[in-house]
Amino acid sequence: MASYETSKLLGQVLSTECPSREILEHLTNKWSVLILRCLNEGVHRFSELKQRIEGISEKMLAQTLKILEQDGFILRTVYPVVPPKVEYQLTITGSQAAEKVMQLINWIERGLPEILEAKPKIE
Amino acid sequence: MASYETSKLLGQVLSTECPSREILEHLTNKWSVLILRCLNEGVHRFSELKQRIEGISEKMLAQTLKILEQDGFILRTVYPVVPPKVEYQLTITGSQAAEKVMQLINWIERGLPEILEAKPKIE
DNA sequence: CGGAATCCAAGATGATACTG
DNA sequence: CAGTATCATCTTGGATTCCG
Repeated sequence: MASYETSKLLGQVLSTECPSREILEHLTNKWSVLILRCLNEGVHRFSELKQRIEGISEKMLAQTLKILEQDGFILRTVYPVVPPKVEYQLTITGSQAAEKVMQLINWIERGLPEILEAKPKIE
Repeated sequence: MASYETSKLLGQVLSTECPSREILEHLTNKWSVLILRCLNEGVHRFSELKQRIEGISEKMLAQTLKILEQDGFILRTVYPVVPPKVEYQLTITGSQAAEKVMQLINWIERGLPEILEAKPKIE
């Protein structure tokens, strides 16, 4: 009954064909989650993000921001001043995504002792 | 006031030193999220996971399962039969983590049309 | 300041073949 | 069946340099 197109959408993230798979990978990307965490607190400049997210390089920051911008999760605002000033903030959908990501992050940060405790000792 | 050790824990995921950073990366890993999604539905065998998660290789499946097992999120049960039978299931903390991940996945799958709609056309 | 471009090392990933 | 081992590849990531 389901057409090929329909089945691709129903396949969801477990299907390589479904667009949701790519969205999920972008959002759960190593640096994306940390960027979403920062922007969830408010507007940030490029240099601010670089400072707050320990260990990120300019290249990966710029690259990841671009992907999230293309996905419509981040709004990039350029101010025509010298020196340049660029601000990043979450869009509506970006806020919704960040909210879900934050729940995972908060669970980890708050439950860290229990999580580390539950780790099997013998590896 | 805060000692070095304390500040590391307070630094949370934004700090490279905090253990939560690694936990977060393991959980938001490309294949981890899909594995968690499957196991959230119940116990699965190795071959079942391989079939359900389209595009995953045996190597990455085995490797990712091992990481999640070492983190205490997955329980691996080996049955001493021929041919071999191995089952994977979530632990308590694994279920909690999967729950958070599922909220993100469900949001993406359900809101996919709106998400794709919100994507900027000019790139 | 906020990148873009380039180069290169390192690690992640995939396909295949093999084993208990 | 459930992996492991090996090799080839492909992406990631970092350092550097340059520019508006």
